[in-house]
Amino acid sequence: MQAAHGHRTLKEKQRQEREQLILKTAEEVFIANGYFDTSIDEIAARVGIGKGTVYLHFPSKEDLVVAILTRDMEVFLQAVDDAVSAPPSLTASEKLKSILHFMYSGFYSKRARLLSSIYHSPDLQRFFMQKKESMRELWGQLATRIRAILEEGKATGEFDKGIPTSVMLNAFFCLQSPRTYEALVVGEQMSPEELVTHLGEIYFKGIAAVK
Amino acid sequence: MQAAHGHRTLKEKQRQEREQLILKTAEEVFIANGYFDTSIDEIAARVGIGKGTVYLHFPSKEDLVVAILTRDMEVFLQAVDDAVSAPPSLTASEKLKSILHFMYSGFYSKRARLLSSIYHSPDLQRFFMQKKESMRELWGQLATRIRAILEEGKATGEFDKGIPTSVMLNAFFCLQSPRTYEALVVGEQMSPEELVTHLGEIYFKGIAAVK
Amino acid sequence: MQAAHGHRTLKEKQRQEREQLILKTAEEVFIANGYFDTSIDEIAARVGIGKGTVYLHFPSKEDLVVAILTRDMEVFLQAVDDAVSAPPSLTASEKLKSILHFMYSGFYSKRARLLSSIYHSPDLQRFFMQKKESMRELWGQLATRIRAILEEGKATGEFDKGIPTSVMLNAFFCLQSPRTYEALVVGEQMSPEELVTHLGEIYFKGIAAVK
Amino acid sequence: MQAAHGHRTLKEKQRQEREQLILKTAEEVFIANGYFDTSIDEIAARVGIGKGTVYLHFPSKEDLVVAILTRDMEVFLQAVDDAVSAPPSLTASEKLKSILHFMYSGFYSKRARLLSSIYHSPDLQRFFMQKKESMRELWGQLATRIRAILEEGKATGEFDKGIPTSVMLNAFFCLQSPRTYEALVVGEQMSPEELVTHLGEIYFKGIAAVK
DNA sequence: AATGAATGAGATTTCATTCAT
DNA sequence: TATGAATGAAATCTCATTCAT
Repeated sequence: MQAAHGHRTLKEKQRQEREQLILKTAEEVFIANGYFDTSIDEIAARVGIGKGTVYLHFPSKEDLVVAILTRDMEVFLQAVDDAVSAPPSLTASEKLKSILHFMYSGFYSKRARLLSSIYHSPDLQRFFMQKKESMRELWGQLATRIRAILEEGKATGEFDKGIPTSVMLNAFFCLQSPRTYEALVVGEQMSPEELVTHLGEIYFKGIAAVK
Repeated sequence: MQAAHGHRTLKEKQRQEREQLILKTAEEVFIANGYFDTSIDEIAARVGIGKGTVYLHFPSKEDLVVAILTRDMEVFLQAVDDAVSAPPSLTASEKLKSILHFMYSGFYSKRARLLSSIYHSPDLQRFFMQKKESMRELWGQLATRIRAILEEGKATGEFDKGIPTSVMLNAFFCLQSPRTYEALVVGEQMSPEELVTHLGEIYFKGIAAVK
Repeated sequence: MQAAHGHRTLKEKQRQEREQLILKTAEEVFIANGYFDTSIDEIAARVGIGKGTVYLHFPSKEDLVVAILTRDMEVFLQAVDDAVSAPPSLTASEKLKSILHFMYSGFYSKRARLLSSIYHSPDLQRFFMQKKESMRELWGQLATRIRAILEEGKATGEFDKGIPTSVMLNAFFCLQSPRTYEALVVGEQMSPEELVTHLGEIYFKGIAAVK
Repeated sequence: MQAAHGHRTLKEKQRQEREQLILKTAEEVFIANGYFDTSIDEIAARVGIGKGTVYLHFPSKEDLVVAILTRDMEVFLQAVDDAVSAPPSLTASEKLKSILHFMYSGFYSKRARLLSSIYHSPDLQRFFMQKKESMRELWGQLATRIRAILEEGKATGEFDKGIPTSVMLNAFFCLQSPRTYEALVVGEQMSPEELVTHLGEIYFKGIAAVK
């Protein structure tokens, strides 16, 4: 019994490990080549498995990307939740800064680039948002949380009440353009910390309440 | 001879008119469906010409998009040049504001969406920037001019010297995300004027020199 | 004008000729290898054209077969109509005999084998009848006509009123089994005329009214 | 030793039981979905065993079908043998009628449909008959026995000597078209007994010697 | 012995591009 | 010059079969 269970657990563990490996590799390839220029064949080859094995884990190319995006989004959502539920002594700015910081240091540089790619690419937006209910939902949750922080900042007098929250929200998401990351961190060797500091400076000064 | 010449001129004129029509139509279709979901067939059908005729003007689908982008970029560049060469009485902020205004009202809403799409889509960036020398050049010129205005603003004490110009530059380009346009102007019915006002408020307050 | 028209006519003629060639070749290959073991690639290769060209004429493999079957069925239906609308001096038996004769001599041996294949193969019945409305309709028309002749024969006292018409109908279709053709004409070198004579003998004696 | 032997016997018995279960289930699935639309996966799932286990019993999908067909054919052959070796007081017609009756009531409705499917489907004929020596042999034996009865009938003056035995034979097999069964028993709710009566009426009147 | 994860050949289908008319 | 029929590379996805556990 125990053995059988242990066996099943081992298999399941291996299965999940492989699934994670596929997700990881696929993400890299998608980021490197873009969605349309990436073939399942290439992903399989890079993982070192057969084409059919990918389909054993993900029923279609679309589903594979959705799985990657969902995973990324959930991690990001968790970071946002952590920020939101931080001790109330944290100001709205500090919460947003911590989100931004999380995005650029570690998470962004490694795994969220595809996420941002999709967000900023009208091509792929059309492709996924319109098809996958689940993705729209997650985006919605994300936006709701950030929006709440922005409203909170307005209420406490930190942020400028004259600027619509939806504009602030969009501007916040724009700070995380993969293009910016590419140009400054990859291209000009700026450290993510420095980048996030400066972007934050612009953004938070920009939305600050006028005294 | 004269007749022949006149004939050739007429033909040439017709040719150019048709080329413009192809560019205009193609731009619309590319914006509506995205690059990968647009077929040459569809463009030709919409223009009302044969598929082969498109190839008579543009050697490939790629080149067609590059031509569209180039045209858009040249128009944009001209607007930037107008701002730059404005009477020196205009401050750097005022110059950038006028560029932003040009972008969103009229130009952006009509023709620059593809341009911005490409700028913000890693998929297409890779596709075009890496392949087409000419496009990199134009981007370079554009960046150089905006950068000059930003430096000028720093010199006159308008802008914060502590923020690297390259960060300011990227943030400026981010203001023009097609996603923002889509979400706020198309989605929430905000007027382009209002949007540009609020975005400008954030950006210019954000990069303003600290007093 | 005339020229243009002539031109279009020529093109159209060539197009139709090619389409017929595809139909003819495809029919042969389908009969030789069966539906599932025939690939579009093979058909194209046999016609001596590219794979895509087949799709230019028929949007899918399924549609290609439906086109073949429809054509065959229409020809067969015409033969049945000719028999039905024959001078009333012809008895019901004579009409059915002429249909049987048409089926086996000429038409059947060349083009109706796929038709009969489908009719007698449960695999393909399921595949096509359930999907293609148009095919069910044609079968229905065919059955209706034969049924009418059978009823007529019963009315005139030629055929046995004790046997349900639907049984007679099914038995009639069974006379045309491709298996029978294969076994006797191809296998045992019996002439189609001889075969049809003997089958008719069995069938018409079998359904004859008892005296 | 004895124990080991008993063990082996038990195992063997279980093995055979499972094999029969696979055959039975596979037959059902093949009849329901057709040969090409049935996957080994589905059969295994329905039996409740792993895919690999099916391959432990049958080296290929093809062999599995051949095993089913062979079993069906052997049962059928036995029925024919019983008819052939019946007391000589039975006329040839009576023997054939009993075969027909056996076919339609009980055997046919339950298990012989795949057999008939194959017989009447050129697709599958090609597939199996040409490949599997064993199947051709069994068909041959079957045909030989029926043929013998037909010849006997001719000799005793029951059947028409003018009709070639091979035509009679084919017509006899045609009586058992799955299409007929489908259309009349399944479709029109005719009882198998009624159907076989009417078909027999046609056939035996049809091949009867002319008086 | 039994399993089912892994495989990869092969099928259908799309569409940018070419070229004869 | 303008056309669109023809092409075929390449992509996604299926499933019979193998084999390590």
